Amino acid sequence: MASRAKATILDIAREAGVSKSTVSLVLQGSGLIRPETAVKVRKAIEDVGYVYNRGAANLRKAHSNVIGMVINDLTNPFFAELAVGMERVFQAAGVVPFIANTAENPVRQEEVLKSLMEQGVAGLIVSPARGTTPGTFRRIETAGVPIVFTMRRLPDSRIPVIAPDNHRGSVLAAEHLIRRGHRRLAFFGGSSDLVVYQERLGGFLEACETLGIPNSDRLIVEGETSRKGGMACLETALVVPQPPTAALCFNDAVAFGVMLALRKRGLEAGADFAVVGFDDVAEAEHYSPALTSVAVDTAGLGERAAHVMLKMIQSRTTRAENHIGAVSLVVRESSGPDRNSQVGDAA
Amino acid sequence: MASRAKATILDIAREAGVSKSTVSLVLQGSGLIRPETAVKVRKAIEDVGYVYNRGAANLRKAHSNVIGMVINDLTNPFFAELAVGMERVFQAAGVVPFIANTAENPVRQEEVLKSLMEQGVAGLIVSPARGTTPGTFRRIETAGVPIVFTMRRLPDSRIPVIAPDNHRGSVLAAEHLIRRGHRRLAFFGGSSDLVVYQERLGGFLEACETLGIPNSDRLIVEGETSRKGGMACLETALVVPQPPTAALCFNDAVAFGVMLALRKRGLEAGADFAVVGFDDVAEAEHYSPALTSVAVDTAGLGERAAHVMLKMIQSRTTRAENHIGAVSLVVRESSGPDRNSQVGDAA
DNA sequence: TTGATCTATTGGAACGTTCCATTTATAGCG
DNA sequence: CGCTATAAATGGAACGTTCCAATAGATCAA
Repeated sequence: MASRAKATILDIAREAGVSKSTVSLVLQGSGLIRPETAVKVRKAIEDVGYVYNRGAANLRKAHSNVIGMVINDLTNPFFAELAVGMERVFQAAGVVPFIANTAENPVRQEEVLKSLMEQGVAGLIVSPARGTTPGTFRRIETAGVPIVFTMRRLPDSRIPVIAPDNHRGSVLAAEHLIRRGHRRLAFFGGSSDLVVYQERLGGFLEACETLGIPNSDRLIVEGETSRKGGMACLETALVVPQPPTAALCFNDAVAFGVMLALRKRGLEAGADFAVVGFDDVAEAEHYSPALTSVAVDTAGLGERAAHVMLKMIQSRTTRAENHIGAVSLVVRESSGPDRNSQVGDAA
Repeated sequence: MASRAKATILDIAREAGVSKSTVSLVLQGSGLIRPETAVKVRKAIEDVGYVYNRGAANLRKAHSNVIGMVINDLTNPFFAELAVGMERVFQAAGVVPFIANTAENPVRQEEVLKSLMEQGVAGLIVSPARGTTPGTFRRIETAGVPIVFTMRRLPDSRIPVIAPDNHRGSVLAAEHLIRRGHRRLAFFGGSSDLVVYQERLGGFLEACETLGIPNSDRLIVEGETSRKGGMACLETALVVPQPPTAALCFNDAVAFGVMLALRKRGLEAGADFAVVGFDDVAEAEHYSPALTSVAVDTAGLGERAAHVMLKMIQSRTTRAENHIGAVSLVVRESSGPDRNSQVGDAA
């Protein structure tokens, strides 16, 4: 069975007794076709088991209907949530997003981008891998294919970015911890080659400055942005002479790691050590204790990125405004007051 | 800037002073070309910022180099792990996998499949959405495009399946619980319209049968295959007259939900109630308490699926053997002995 | 009737590749 | 030198679509 030579528009034309042009018009839903003819053609399409060849079509058409989503870590549920938001918007616009994973590997990223370009994507939404070389997106830009960065950005680039207000998020989180009486604070996870890291750490430091936490009472531990990284950070932090009593984590994955490490030591997040995450993934709410985290409206960011992309495609431009999404602190159980402090500030 | 008309193979030919055929040969790495010529051509390619048009090429070539991965729930980290295994294999074969999410929605799935087919994929690896209609893959099969199911299968279909030995996994897990002294067992999560569910539940029931757990001491609670679903299952289970003391969960997500619900009630998984998961996602090991789970060698299954797909493409067939992967029980902390039982069986 | 206008349909030339059949250049041999 | 064998490069047709300009058939106004 199977494998009779693929049916084309010409086979349909023959079957339906019309010309290939007519079939093409029907396929595009043109109003120029007499309804009865359209019906006849559509029946023929069914009968021969035709599948549209978009590659051939794109040879003549200006733009394709696929956009590429290039993600640095698909195993982080955050990106899955982001993708869901995008898909909602794209689906409504008749655009199909293809997702490709770079696994935080710049070489793989180059391959994936090349492949997507060859496929003739109409646009690219990218969360660039760590260590992306500045030139990576040059040629894509000059090819006139619109790019939008989400979450992450490149230091020098003029490519539009859709990201949360990282600085403000950290300020909110740090202020919260300080108001709860904590005086020795840590910032856990991430590494300084990420612009996002600098923003999040920057907000943390600013809040410390403003509210009078001296430099000597701040501890900064870089680490992998994963559970494992978070566990390592806590271990590191607890061996210093005057350990912190609270930590703002680079993201929720790190925060979960910190909470696990606490549990392993018989300590409880919230009661013995305050933990605040960043991103507010779905899991944060259901964790135990529930994680206080900076909510970034993940799906909303995804939708926004998709909208910006659609607008860029439509207006044939490769430029667009950045968009910094509002953030808010969701206080849950993991960020209790300092045990030795008098300051109440109950939830 | 940008947007000078896209360079084609002809532009390169002119630039390098050769014919388009020569350029094409170079592009394909043919050995028929004099090395110096190849160098000259490659330089021209760089100079004009050429991007290969795979759509045009596929018009002539038999097969494309993209395969589609259609996943029912991208937010489940299990599938991300599966994808990672596949990507390893495909990358080595010069094949690019595009991932598309169906979010467990059959309609969306149809759209996604259509799009992938139009794009001219060489093959499809699918974890079908719940409620997939039997006819969905008929036309794809008759179009001669190879399909491999992973994890899930359709009741009647002859499409090859790569999946773990669900039955055996459940037997192992249930036997473990019974040997730890548990006598009232539950099976949590999933629903009977999934073939996987029947397999996993079947193994559970068989072990109960074999080891003398009477029907009246088994509790089966269907539910969503998510954390939330797991929480609901536990609530349901604890209100029956003689509640179970242990549960095998449909997957790890459900198990995590059960553990959270236990914690909310002041109970501890492992000590007060035994929990076993299925899939052994990375998180299981790092959870607290660490989750006992049936390991299915996720990445290995992904690799296997990719290999089978490559072989099918190569041999131009739409048929292949099923592959049932070995499973093993990873005993951790969440499955402690029944408190009222004398049976020791320490870890 | 003729010509203009409109509607529905059509043929043919692109689009950017690959691949086959040729052509041209180079070398090898008696 | 002429011949064949080999290596390197080439032109043209084909792939399945879109789009433009053209056509055929109605309808309408004068």
